[in-house]
Amino acid sequence: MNVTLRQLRAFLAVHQEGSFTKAAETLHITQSALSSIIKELENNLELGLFDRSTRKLETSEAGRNILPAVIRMLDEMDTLTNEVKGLKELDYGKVRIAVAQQLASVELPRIISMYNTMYPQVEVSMIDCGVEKIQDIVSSGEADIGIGPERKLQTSLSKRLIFSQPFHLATLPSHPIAQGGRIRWKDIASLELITLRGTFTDLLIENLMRDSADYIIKPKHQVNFMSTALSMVKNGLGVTLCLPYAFESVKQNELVMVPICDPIIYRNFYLYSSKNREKLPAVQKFIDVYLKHMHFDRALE
Amino acid sequence: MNVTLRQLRAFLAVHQEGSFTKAAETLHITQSALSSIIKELENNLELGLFDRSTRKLETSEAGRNILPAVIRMLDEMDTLTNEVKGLKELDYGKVRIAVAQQLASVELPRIISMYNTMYPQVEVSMIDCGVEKIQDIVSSGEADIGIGPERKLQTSLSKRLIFSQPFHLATLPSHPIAQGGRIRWKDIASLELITLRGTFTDLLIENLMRDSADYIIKPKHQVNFMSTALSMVKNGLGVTLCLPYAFESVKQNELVMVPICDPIIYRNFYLYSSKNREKLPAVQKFIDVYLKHMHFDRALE
DNA sequence: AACATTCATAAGTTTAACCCATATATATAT
DNA sequence: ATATATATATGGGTTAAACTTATGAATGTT
Repeated sequence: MNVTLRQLRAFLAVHQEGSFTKAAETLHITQSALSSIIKELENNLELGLFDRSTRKLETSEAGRNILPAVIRMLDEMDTLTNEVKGLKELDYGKVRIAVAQQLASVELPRIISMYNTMYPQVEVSMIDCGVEKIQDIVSSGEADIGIGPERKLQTSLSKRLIFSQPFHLATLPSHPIAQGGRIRWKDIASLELITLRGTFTDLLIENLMRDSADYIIKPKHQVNFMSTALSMVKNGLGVTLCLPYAFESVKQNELVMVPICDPIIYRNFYLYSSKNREKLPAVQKFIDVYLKHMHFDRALE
Repeated sequence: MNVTLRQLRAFLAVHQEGSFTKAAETLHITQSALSSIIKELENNLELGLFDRSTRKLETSEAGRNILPAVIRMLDEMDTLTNEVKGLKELDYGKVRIAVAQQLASVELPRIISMYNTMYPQVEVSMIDCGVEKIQDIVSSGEADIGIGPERKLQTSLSKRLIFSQPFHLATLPSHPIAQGGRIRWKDIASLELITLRGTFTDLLIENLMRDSADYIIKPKHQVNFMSTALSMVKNGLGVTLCLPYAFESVKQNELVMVPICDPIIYRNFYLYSSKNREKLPAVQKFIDVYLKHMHFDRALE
């Protein structure tokens, strides 16, 4: 017994039109074709669905009995196609974003809000996490995309540059270097430097030329979180390296940022996503919106 | 967009097996065929359903999204086929019987009860009505079958003889003719006869030979209901014609039935059903049971 | 680096779906 | 009764779809 949707649709059409000929027209097939489709359905079900002569047609008792199930069936199909349409038209779906905790409060809330207005049916959730967890969360499927600084790329993921920011020095406004407008890497050697433990600093050392790296390689203090570093700076314990995206935090601590030059070193931020997994339209669209409305400058790769 | 059940079944199989190759085996098609079925489904939906390489396969976000709808859909199909199976296996359906009120209390309750035991899921309902309404009720579709005495057959109906009964005379046990064991038509002429108005008597007149008919053509009383006639007989107002199926009523009135001979005239009872409408298996089976377990003798057509 | 496994693709064949023409049946009109 | 118009059924031939076999391409494993 292999009942097809085509057969069910034909059955319903004949029932509704009360005629093979008319039903064939609405189905845009010949009466002959319809005749054999119904015949086939009746053979499949081993049940007569219409009491018909050449002059009269009515749906049989058995036909009336299965009618509700047939209608449910075809409705279910409509539901499915609507759902698919929804997925494609972005009034349905989910976007889950893993983002470095430091970045979570900066641009994303504004953009998520904007996206929500454009596609109110799409649910957007943000997973703020440690920088080092971003790739894991994306590759495990917990998040659709991840946003964070450059890191060694896992093989299952692909990355896309979203913005680059030059390193700054955060310092008390009263400090002499706050007056110069900018500072050179080699000048940092003479300051009491507070650095972050881990990849943030390690990567920078790799980026810097050998001699420049020396200037930061022996800091006065090493801490784990940027918030701690800024707090220490505020209390006169030294200066720390930071990036423009942390502007709000810096301001809240009543500090200023001074760009570091010679050379200008950029820290890249990427959008991570799974190489294999196909993105939902809702997700793809979120990426588009994010890239378009992000205020940070994008810079060299 | 023409999504087929085959495609959905293929989708589900691949999701469940986590592999095209294995799913193809369970579907009893080649991997190649399955590959193109899925491809076609994805084209139809314009949506990637699996993230696949040659070494890894997982259901995509979009695939997981439509999965519940697909399962509902296929479940609905199962429901339909089960319903059809039920219709055929007689654990589902309805039997509606139009029956002459006089017959309703005689054999049918016993047979309906028996049928209920055999097919408990089938709902049997009896419409007891006037004899003249039986054919109308069947041809209008209110009832599946009708049971009643011979009448002019409507063109949309077909009839089938179920039993025949010879005419009797109902009389007080004290009456002289009650002693004889039987009576001839021409002997009726000398009695005070009570007849029923309408077809019951008219048909009899047609059945009788011309001269015999004269004996009943001028009755002493004419009434509309058999119950009235019997009541009158009980009160000594005369005798009346009746048939064996009314045995219970006759007994309740403390009367006896005397067969009428010379000639023995039979009244035929038929089962009426629609010529065009296909009978539900439940209905067809009821007819079989009825004919088999009916106690009345069947006689000549 | 070679291999085994898995999905995709191409070519050819079988199956089924469809249209056209025509037969058959029946309600309505003559 | 008979003819007519209208509706479904059927048979033949064509087109399109579905399937199988064979092969190719990609990738994790040894």
